[in-house]
Formats: sequence, C-alpha cells, structure tokens
Amino acid sequence: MSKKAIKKQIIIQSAIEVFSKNGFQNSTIVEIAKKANVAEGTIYQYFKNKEDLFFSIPVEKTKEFSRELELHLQGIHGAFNKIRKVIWYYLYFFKTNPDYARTLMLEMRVSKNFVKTHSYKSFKPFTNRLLAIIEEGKEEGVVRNDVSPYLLRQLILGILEHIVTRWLLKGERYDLLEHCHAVGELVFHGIGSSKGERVSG
Amino acid sequence: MSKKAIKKQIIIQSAIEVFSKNGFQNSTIVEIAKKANVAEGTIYQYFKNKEDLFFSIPVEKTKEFSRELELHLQGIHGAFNKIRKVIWYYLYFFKTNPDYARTLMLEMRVSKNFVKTHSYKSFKPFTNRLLAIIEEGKEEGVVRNDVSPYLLRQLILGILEHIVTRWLLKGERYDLLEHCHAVGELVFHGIGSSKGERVSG
Amino acid sequence: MSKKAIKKQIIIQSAIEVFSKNGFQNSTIVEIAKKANVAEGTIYQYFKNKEDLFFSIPVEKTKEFSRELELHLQGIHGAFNKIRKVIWYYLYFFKTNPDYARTLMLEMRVSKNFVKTHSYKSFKPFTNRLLAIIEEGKEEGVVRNDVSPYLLRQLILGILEHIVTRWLLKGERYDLLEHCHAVGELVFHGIGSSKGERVSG
Amino acid sequence: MSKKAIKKQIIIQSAIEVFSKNGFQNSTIVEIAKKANVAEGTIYQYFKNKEDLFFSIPVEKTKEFSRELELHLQGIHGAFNKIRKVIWYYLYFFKTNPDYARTLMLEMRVSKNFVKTHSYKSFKPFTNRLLAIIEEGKEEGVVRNDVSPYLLRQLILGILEHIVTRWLLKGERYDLLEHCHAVGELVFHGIGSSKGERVSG
DNA sequence: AATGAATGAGAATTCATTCAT
DNA sequence: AATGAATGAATTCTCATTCAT
Repeated sequence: MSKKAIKKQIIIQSAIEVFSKNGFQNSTIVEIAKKANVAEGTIYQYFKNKEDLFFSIPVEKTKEFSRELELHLQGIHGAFNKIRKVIWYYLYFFKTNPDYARTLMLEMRVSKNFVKTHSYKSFKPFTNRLLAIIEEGKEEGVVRNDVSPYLLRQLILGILEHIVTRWLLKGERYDLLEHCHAVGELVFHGIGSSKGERVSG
Repeated sequence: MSKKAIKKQIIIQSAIEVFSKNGFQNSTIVEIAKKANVAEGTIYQYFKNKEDLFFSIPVEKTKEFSRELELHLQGIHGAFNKIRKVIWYYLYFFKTNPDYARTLMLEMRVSKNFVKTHSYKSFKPFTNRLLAIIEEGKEEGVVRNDVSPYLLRQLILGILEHIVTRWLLKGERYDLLEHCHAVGELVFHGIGSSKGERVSG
Repeated sequence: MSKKAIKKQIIIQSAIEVFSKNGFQNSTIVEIAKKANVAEGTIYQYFKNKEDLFFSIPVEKTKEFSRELELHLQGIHGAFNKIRKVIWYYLYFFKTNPDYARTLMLEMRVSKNFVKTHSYKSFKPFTNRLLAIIEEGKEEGVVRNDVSPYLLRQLILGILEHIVTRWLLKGERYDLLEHCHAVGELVFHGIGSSKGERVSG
Repeated sequence: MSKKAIKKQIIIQSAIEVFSKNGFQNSTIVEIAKKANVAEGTIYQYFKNKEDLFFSIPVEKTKEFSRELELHLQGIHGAFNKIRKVIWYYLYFFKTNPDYARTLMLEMRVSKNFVKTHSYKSFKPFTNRLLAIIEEGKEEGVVRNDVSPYLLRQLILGILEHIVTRWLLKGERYDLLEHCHAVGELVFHGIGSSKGERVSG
C-alpha cells in the first residue's frame, strides 16, 4: 500500500471511531483529525468534505466483509448450510466491529443521501451473493418456490439488520451470536409450529 | 380538549412534518414555529427543549395506534389470524402516516437517547399485546414451542420495521401493503419449502 | 425612526468604518459587531450576509447625498453655475465622509457584483440630475452640442471620481477642495489654450 | 532570455489571467501554479509571496507599454497631436490587454499598498513623458498656462482611467476606441461651447 | 531547482435558547 | 401566556506558506 493509501486508511479508522461514538452531526473534523494525528486540512486533501469521508467508510469495510465471507463459505455444501453460515458470519462480523456496526446501522443506513452514494453500491456483491444462494436453494428444492427470491432475501437481511440494531440500542450488553442458531431456525421455518396451516402465496 | 392541549397538538403535528422532512438535526425551531403559527418562544412554554419536543411525538401517535389496533382485532379468532391482522394494520398505519413513519423509523428508533425516554415506554402496550398473542398461539399449538416468545416477537417486529424502513428509503414509490400477504406467510413458515429439514432449537 | 431602523443604522455606520479601514475581504463580522455593540448573530437578523451588509451602505448615503445636493442647488441659475456647484458639493461630500469615500471608491465601485445591486441603482437620481443640468446647458447654448450629453456626463464623473480616488490613495494628505476651482475650469474649457485649434466632433 | 526569466514570465502571465478572472483575494496560488504548469512551491522560488507576485505584474507590462508608445510617437509633431496619440495608444493598449486592464484598474490601482510598491514606480517613465508633452504644449502656446501642468496631467489620466474602468465594468461589451476622438476633443476644449465664458484660474 | 503533502490559523454563518416587553 | 429580538458558542472548510524529499 502506498503512503497515501495508508494515511487514508488511518483517517477512515479514526472516522469510524468518532462517528460511532457521536453520530455524524455531533462528530467534528477536529476530533477525527486529532485521533488520526493529522491536521484538519489534511483530511480535506483526502476527502472532499465531511460527508464524503463519512460515506467512504463502508467502501473499504464492505470489501473486507465480502472477502472474508467468501473464505468462510469455502467447502460448505447445500443452500441451507450456506445461509446458516451467512447468518453466522454477518453477526460475527458486526460483533467484532461494533464501532462500524453503529456507524452503519444507526447512521448511514438511515441517511437520506446514502442510497445515492457509491458506498451503497458497495453492498451489491454481498446482496447478489445472497440472492444466488437463495436461488441455489430453490433448485435444490429446499427453499420455497411461491415467494419471490427478492422478498426472501429482504426477510433475511431485515431480520439480521434488526438483530444487530437492537443489540446496539441495548448497549451491546449481550452476545450478538447468542441467538444465532434460533435465528437460522426462524428464517427457515418461521414462527409456526409444524401443525400450523400452510397457505400458498 | 383544553385550549392548551389543542395548541400542543398543533405544535406536535408541525414538528412531525418538519422533522420528517429534514431530520432532527436539520430541522429548526423557527420552521416548526412558523408552521404552527406560533412564536419560537411559545414552543418553550410547552416543551423543555428541541429534544423533548422530538420525543413527545410518538406518545400520542402510539396511543392512537394501539386504540385503533384493538378495534381491528375485535371479533378475530385464532392467533394466526390475529398476527395476520397485526401485520396488516402495522403496514396500513405507516402507509397512512408516512411523515410519522419517517420520523420514527429513520430518526427516532436510531437515536442514542431514545430507549431512555418515556416515548420508548409508550410502545410497551403494543409489544405486550403482540407477546400475548404469540403465547395464545403457543397454547393453541400453532406457534412453535422451541423458541422463546421474545425472540419470535423480535422476528416479527424486525421484519416489519425493515419492510417499512426499506419502503421509506426507496422513496415510498410502491404500495407498502403490496407484500402484506407474503410477509405473513414468511413469518409463519420461513423461507424453507416443506421439504426442508427441521432441526429442533 | 423605529428601534429596528435605528439599530440598522448603527450597524451600517460601524460597517462603513470597518470596511473603510480594511477593505471588504479583510473586514470581519466580529469587528463590525463589536463596534456596533451587538452580537454577531444580530447582524444576520438585519442583513442576509456580509455582502448584503456591504452593498447596503450606499443606499442610505446616496439618499443623504441627493437630498443635500438639492438644497445646495436652490437659487442657483445657469447650467455652468449649477455644474460648478455639483463639482464643489461632490468633493465637499467626500471630504467630509472620508470613510464612506474609501469604501465606495476603492472597494465598491470596483467590485464585480456591484453593478447588479440595488445599491448601484441608488445612484440613478444623482446621475439623472446631472444629465438634466447638462441638457439645460445645451439649451442655454453654453454646453457644446457636438458631443453626446452622456459622454459629457461621463467626463465630469470620471474626473471627479479620479480626483477623489487619487486623494484617498495619497493618504488624504491634502485638501480635496484645493483644486475645486481649477477642476471646474478644466471641465468647461479643457486643457487647450484659447489659441488651440478646435475641431468639430 | 534565460531559462529562469522565461519561467518567471510564464508564471506572471498565468497570474494575470487568474487575477483578472477572480481578483486578488479570490485567486489561489494552486490555480496560478496549475495554469503555469509548475508546483505551488515553485512559485515561491520566484516570488516572495502572493502579494509580491501580484505587484510584479505591471513592472514588465509597463516597460512594454512605454517602449511601444515611444514607437508610436515617432515622427509626430505638435503637443496636441502627441497627446491625441497618447490617448489613442492608451485605449488601444488596454483594449488589446483586457486581462491586464482588469487586474490593473479594478484591483491594483485601488489597493492599499500599491503606491508603496516598485510596481507603482514603474509608471513614472510614462507619466513623466506625458508631463513633458504638456510642457511642450505650453511652450507652443497651445496648452493653457493658468493651470498647473500636474493638474492637467491628472485630468487626462483621470479621464482615461475612468473610460477604461467603465468599459470593464460594463463587461467590455463595446469598442473601447469608439469615443477616442471625442475624448481628445473634450480633453482639449472641455464641455463648454465656444460661447461659454472663460474665467481665469 | 522543483515538488506537493502537510499545516493550522482564520472567518462566516447558523440556531437553540433566553428574557424583557 | 405569548412574543421575537438578541445572543454567542460552535464548526466546516480554505489556502498561503513551509519543508522534507
């Protein structure tokens, strides 16, 4: 990595810490600069402005996420097993990156301009991957066929985001992986008992 | 309603509109005051400060929500049917209160101090109600017994919140009730086909 | 005058003093506010921004100028005599308002956006008045007929502006009215001696 | 010209373009450096600071002006004719150097520190030349004797500066040489008709 | 000699809150 | 009770200048 790239990483890391502590609006460039051991002006050599710095955060983090996820999926067979692994890794990743979790879930995801950023686009590879697994499950016949795979994906991501968000709002006072197994169960079979009627979509 | 109470309602309604448009930080007391046809100072006669005004919003709205929900649940039998109704009403309520939806989902829910407020507590009746229905379902034998009812509730609320949040972030460009039926289906039976194996929690 | 109008005048007066000392760019709102004994924020209740405050200066001053000039022209007959009076009053006014002179001549007159402002338009009454006198002079037959009155007016204003500007740049170290008489002479008869040939325009 | 001298010229030319576009305060060293295809630091090898660069502009330009003027005055006889030529050349020069005109007339001439610079002194040869012509005219008897030659010179320069400044402020939308002849006329004979009385200074 | 990354002082502007009327 | 003028702290971003390479 070039010297410039390293310094950029240092600034982004400081930004994650500060933004996660105070939120976007209550974080100051001065604080980020201090934490990164650079002058305020230096930040503006690397990022257009405060918002640009903010939205630059997930780009790198998401690359890391996808790269590692791929490793964890190696050698796993069957869509169900893969989805279980995705659920586990998702929770594991945010458990081990709580600062980033706060920034992403409580600030970024909810921001007006987020969907327009290149940041948002950086999630594509992961969501595409998940979609592919779901379709794999359909072909295997283990994933229901009467609901669009997009909706299925939405369900999974929705639950995961909610689990992480709740954990953050509760002050990270319990283990995020605690209910990992149960979550998988619920995702696959819902809240109904086997006795529960099943209506076609 | 007393004259004071009416004016308070007018201010809260203006606050909902303004906060929903700009978010908490980018909304100004002046704008809210103008919309409510009062002077800035007047707002401070009814609310301690900007944050107090902000967190006062859901209290009334939640009462309305619970009251109406109860009406809609009248005469419905069976936990499954009741949960379906809750899902429908939840989506219906936010579809018809999009300003409030934005404020609650994108701002409030994600705010650091929210869990500490009386506002947060105002949700209790509703979440309790949902828990009761889930336990009713257990007794009926239609809701699975191997997962804690709290987790089941979390799953339902997580999905619903996510559906609404996504709709807001996509600019409310489709009908929120569109997938109402499919969501119920997924909540009950998960993404797995009937062929999918079932592991005990 | 209302209380608001008085405070506005106080701010403008402070602005004249500060801008005249440092120029537009090197003047700060803090300094103007201090001199006016108000908080910075107060200035923004009366003026949109720094530039708006800047360009608000001549509006009042010009009214004063025109009003007084009219008084001085009372009872004077003959275009020549009137023009002499205009020249005298012009120099007299800036001699007695050197701060304003600096602001107007060295900053405002030369500013890119000045011509677009309402400030610029406030000069119209005066320049119109001068044109009327020139045309009066034509009818009397004392002003030459072979050059457009607009050009004649430009000549007069050009010389006057230059005299004042030069005086300012030389540090106001001499009496601006010193050459008043000679300037009038030159305006009427030019630099040529009576022997000098005269070519028709 | 040495390599250094050439690079200095390139920087000055870029400076003229940039300063003329944005004014002194709103021009940046980066922009000038980019236009000159050098690094910012390089500029500081040739000029002490931004102001030094700014005030270095007229030195070269004025040499050029005087040199060319001398050529144009060759073979012209009579003070009147020479002054006419000076007027023409003055307007011609700024018409063909509008960037420099803007910088000199709207920025430099009006700047606090200008009179103290070596730049200001570089005008001396030209103003001396004009004074000499005026005195030549006196001896010829074609220039009036009752006003100091310094004042006469001031009148000429004042009108010329004003004509150029006005043209710049009007967006250079007409031909600067348009009124060249009329200006000469006015300089020699003033605005009065031959009938106008003449009072001795 | 040339570079250009790093610096950090400096300033306009916003806005929640107060308080005299 | 209602007003709205006044406050002033707080923060982003710019850019001339320096200096290590």
